[in-house]
Amino acid sequence: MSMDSVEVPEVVVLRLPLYVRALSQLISESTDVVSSQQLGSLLQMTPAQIRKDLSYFGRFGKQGRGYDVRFLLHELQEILGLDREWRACLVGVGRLGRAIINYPGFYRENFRIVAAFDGDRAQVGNTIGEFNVQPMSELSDTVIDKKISIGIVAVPAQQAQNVIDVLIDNDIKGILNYAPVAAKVPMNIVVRNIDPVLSLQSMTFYLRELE
Amino acid sequence: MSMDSVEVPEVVVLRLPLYVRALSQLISESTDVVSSQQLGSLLQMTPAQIRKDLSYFGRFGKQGRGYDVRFLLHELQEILGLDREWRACLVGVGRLGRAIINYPGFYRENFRIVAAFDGDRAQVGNTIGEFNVQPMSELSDTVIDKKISIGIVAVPAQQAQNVIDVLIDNDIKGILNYAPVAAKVPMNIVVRNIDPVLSLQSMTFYLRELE
DNA sequence: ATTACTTTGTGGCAAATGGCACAAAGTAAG
DNA sequence: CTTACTTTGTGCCATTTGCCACAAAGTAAT
Repeated sequence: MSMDSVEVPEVVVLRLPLYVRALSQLISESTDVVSSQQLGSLLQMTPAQIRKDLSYFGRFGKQGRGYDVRFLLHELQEILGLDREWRACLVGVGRLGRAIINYPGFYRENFRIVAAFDGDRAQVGNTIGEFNVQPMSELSDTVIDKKISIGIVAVPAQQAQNVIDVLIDNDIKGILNYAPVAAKVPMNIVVRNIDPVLSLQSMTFYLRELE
Repeated sequence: MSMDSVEVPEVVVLRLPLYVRALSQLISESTDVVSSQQLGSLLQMTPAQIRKDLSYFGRFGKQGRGYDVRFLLHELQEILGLDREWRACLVGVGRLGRAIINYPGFYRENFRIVAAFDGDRAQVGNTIGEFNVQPMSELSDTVIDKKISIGIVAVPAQQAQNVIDVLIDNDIKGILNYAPVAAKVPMNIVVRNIDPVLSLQSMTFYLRELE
């Protein structure tokens, strides 16, 4: 039963999607069975780490053989809650927001953007992709009507915390934050930040030494 | 002093850009001096961690007072190599690539995209933003001519590793990878992955338990 | 059946990371 | 100058994370 008597470390949870992705790829290559060794070389990590990570959730492999690809994929999807559809709303339909709406990667993985909001009156009413841009005042009702649990924040830094507060007030439980700010949220809210500039700024520390 | 006889942990380097950002914000609010306490509450981390992180590089604060905001910002920018311009090329000018080119956030922080490539003949020659889309065959010369040190990968998963190999063959030292793959690179190459889907897929693990 | 492999799951150690708590140094005010 | 307060930089310990290495279990081939 895999017990959550021992809490699963967050680092482990962060790695599970990597396994999901690798397994999906293996299926598309018609591979039926895979060892932690092989998975490790695909993902550039040690086989021991993969086995240890999986062991937090159960025993999925067979000694002398490895893991059944389809079975393990299915189990991991269930663990992560990926065996269902997740609905999200977008806040901010500037250039970045539009790119996010048109990005097909979310849809493919069962994440649906089902509403778009903007605080700027000038944007409200515009049609982007399939939907109308709604004013923030409609967020409350729409989140309930459309059963939205995730908010995607794509507004300028200055407005981000305010938008995040509104989302949380309306019972949003997860936030994908594209704004360059450290969001302040209560402990029960899950935040993931997407910030390419931060990534580059830590990269240059290492490049600097090479020239 | 502060010796790099002790190697700086990568986690520390990853946090430095957060400090840079917070300090920039403080300057825009005309704050002259800040304590690790205050910085910590801005960034949601313990004051001790901030002080420890900074201590890898020197002694920047004054007891009983705190840190001079401008001075610390300047020092950190120098440490990270942000006191200069960095040139990057983009590979892949599909929807995602176009969004990246038009994103003003890189430019503002002194990262310049100075060339765009695509492996698809149909894209070559098109004008996007300010530049022509070049064929991959021109990458080699352009990287040298324009002194490009960073490659931004925005091609479909299938082509990503191939593109990354080409970049590395042409002496690119850092890769910002938007493709959903685990890039295989030699140890001296710095990779940063941007992958919103992975972020969502680990988020749902925690949301699942709330319903 | 036996031998030689392969591979998992995990106990336990080693290394990395986080942060407490305190001396040292500074500020502020009488 | 003294007292009360603030804040840094860091020694040190607790916690977290990574992974080695091995028993147990399975495969494969003779």
